[in-house]
Amino acid sequence: MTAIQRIDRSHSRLAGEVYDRLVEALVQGTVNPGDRLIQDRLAEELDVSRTPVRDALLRLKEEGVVEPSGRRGYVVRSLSDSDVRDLYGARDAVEGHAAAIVAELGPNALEEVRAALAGATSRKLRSTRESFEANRSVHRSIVQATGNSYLLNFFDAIWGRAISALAYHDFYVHSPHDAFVAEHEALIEDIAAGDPVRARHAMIEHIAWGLERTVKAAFAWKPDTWYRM
Amino acid sequence: MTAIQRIDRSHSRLAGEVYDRLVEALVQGTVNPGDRLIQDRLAEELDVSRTPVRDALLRLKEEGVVEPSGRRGYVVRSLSDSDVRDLYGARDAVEGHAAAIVAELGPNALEEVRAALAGATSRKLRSTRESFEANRSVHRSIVQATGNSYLLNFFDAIWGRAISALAYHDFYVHSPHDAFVAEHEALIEDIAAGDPVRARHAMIEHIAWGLERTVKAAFAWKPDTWYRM
DNA sequence: CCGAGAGCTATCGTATACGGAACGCGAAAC
DNA sequence: GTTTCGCGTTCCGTATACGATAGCTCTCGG
Repeated sequence: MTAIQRIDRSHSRLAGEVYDRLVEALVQGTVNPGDRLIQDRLAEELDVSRTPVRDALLRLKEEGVVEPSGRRGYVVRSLSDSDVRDLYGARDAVEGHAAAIVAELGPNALEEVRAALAGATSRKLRSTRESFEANRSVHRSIVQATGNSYLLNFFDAIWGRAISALAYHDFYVHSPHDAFVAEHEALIEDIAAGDPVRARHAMIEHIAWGLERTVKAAFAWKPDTWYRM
Repeated sequence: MTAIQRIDRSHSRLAGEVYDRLVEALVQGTVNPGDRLIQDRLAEELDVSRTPVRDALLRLKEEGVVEPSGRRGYVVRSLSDSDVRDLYGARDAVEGHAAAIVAELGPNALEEVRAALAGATSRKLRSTRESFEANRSVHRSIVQATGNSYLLNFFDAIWGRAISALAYHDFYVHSPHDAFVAEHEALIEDIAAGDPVRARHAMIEHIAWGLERTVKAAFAWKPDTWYRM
């Protein structure tokens, strides 16, 4: 847990910098679920005072990534079965509704989404990480197309939370490049048809398929955390 | 802005206490959109140090209730037209999906909801505030019935945000007691039918109706902030 | 009379200091 | 051998101190 990147003091918001470092460490697996995060220790390691560290931890707590553990520091939460189920249920709600709204907005609204898909897949998706980020950016563009900042916030909350526990801890299996493109093009077509009910349904199917194909497969390795639909 | 309640020092989390006081002040209209919140000033007024005040403000910022204004303190955000539209769009997503899920869970899941409705309307709803809280508690119980903690978080985020700006600033017009009960019983019936599509539709209609009936009517007094669908 | 620049003030973010509570461990009692 | 009680350590929340900077004001030159 020593390999956390040092802080760039030139930034104006030290607390934000600490937050970024912690998320990065979560993402790279330098810090894992169950780990204790001690303010003093982190402060020394990052060579800042406890104040910005505290701010960052408070923010992570707000986001549900860590939780206070009595007087023994903050602990990185791990995703339980029910967390995964809830997370995907929340995705259905947010992204399903976004799809329905975008369908009603007409074809122009999908321009950005198509651009996002093109951008995300302009190069081959080689690593799990690239695949995850591409997926996130396409889905995010759909929510963004609604123009609803609350929905976008919720989307980010879900994906920010998921990233720390699912994405880079071997829970995420990426599709072949062509399959990725095809699946998302099909989704976009369903939305483009202009029928909100069909769009929502397509999105929820798409999400369920991803859950089945990636997360569930990953959880199969660890029977005690198997995800049950 | 002087009438903020003093702090009860017996609590262990002073920051949470400060947060509660601020929300209370927002709710009661002691603090209004556009007001500046100065850490030093609040600290002195509440007779605590700046640290817990800072924590509370950071949390409110995270929730989108206040925003930093350069070096001139935090400012309470006001809801623009588009905020209201987004807020209600987010309600559709969260509560509509909750209704669909609950419909699929079968009749037992609605027990708590019926209890919430009965509890909320056991006495006459006289004030705007009582009416608002009753409405919130019924709707919240529906989301709670899904058992999805993320959806519930989102619900609270929406209603916590809304409360500060809509509920008690004359934007909320309450229904007569009997109408309130009848409307919500009808909603529950639609969910109880067990068809997720119908349940979602009923919920979204119910929300739209509330928007029309209460918020829109209120906004009509202030042409410059009129809400456009 | 008005605009630009300097200096001042307000206010924040960060650093440091302090006191107290939870947890763990060891000793004592049963 | 086991359980309970007390003490020390750890770690946090809160208080206070310090330095930086954005925005305001005031002045001076055009």
